[in-house]
Amino acid sequence: MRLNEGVEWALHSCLLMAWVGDQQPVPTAKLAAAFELPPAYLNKQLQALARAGIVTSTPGPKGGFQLARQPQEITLMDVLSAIEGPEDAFRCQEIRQRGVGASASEASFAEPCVIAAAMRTAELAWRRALSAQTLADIRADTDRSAPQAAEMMRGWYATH
Amino acid sequence: MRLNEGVEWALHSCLLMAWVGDQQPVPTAKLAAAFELPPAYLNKQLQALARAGIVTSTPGPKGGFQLARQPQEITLMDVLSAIEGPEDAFRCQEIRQRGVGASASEASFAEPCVIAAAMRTAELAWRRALSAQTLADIRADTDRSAPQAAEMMRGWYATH
DNA sequence: GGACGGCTACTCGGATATCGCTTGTCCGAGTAAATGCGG
DNA sequence: CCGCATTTACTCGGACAAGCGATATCCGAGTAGCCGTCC
Repeated sequence: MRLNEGVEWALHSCLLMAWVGDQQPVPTAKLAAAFELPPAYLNKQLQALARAGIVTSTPGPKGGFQLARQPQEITLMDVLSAIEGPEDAFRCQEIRQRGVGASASEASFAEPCVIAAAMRTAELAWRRALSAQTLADIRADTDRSAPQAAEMMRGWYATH
Repeated sequence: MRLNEGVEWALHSCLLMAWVGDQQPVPTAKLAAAFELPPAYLNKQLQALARAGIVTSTPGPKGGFQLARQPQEITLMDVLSAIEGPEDAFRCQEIRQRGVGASASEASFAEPCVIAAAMRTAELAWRRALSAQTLADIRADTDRSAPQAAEMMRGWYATH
């Protein structure tokens, strides 16, 4: 199991947009240059964020992407769901109903698969932890552990 | 992000081995027949469980796999780690140090990446939830929600 | 000088290739049981 | 009838392909600003 690296790209991009502010859209080219990422592929990830309503896109010169909501209204879960899709990591294939179980009555499987339920419990814990953290939290933590980072990024952004 | 389906196979296989008991090894062929799975590929997953020390393998006739520990000593995390590998789902590529950050001093990155830390927090919640559930719990839950399942499986196993 | 029309350059957006990992299969090494033979 | 050597069949184990999704790239559609021209 491995998350798409687009998740990391999207999170850093959102943080950069939060730093720059929502007065102006940030084009894909600048986001890609800021982290040395392939611009076209990063654009693909940002499109996913736009489809999910996390960012808004404006075409044409001076266009780009900007956060659609306030940072405290954007959770890590939102971003992750936008990039990875809404489905669970563990997908029960109901193999209990195959083979030996194929001859059992349909009522035997009225209760959900216990294994799937257990995996879902863990996944809910993961999702809850992700939903509990917002982009504003990330920003605040960064200001605490690396106070110069935001200013450096803003300075670079203004001069390029 | 999607877990290998081998995870589901391995969990059901472990549950079956717990039902049958550790008096006798269960060959891959029977496990595969029980759930209509491709035998050779299932064998590959069981090998991973053996490497992780979750099951022991005995070759030759009457050979197969059996649980290496008591069910209450086998957590879902153990099985998942054996199949999926021990690495985190989110792998920080330190893209903060690329592009704009490349010119920053090395001391700027003494603190771990905040985004990676946030993702790790969520992942730890997931792992904790998985480690809290053992194969014995799964078995007990199944006895509660589908009491006939274990007996049906044992009956089928004895006659095939 | 001001306003309008056309042009240019820059943006997103989706269609299109390439790569790596998951999935799937195969055959060989080893072992325990079964079997046949000799005592 | 009993014990032993041989054969046999069955198991795991790792090496070898195929399929599919993630990764990466390219080109077209659309728009905002700019420039030249006309009034």
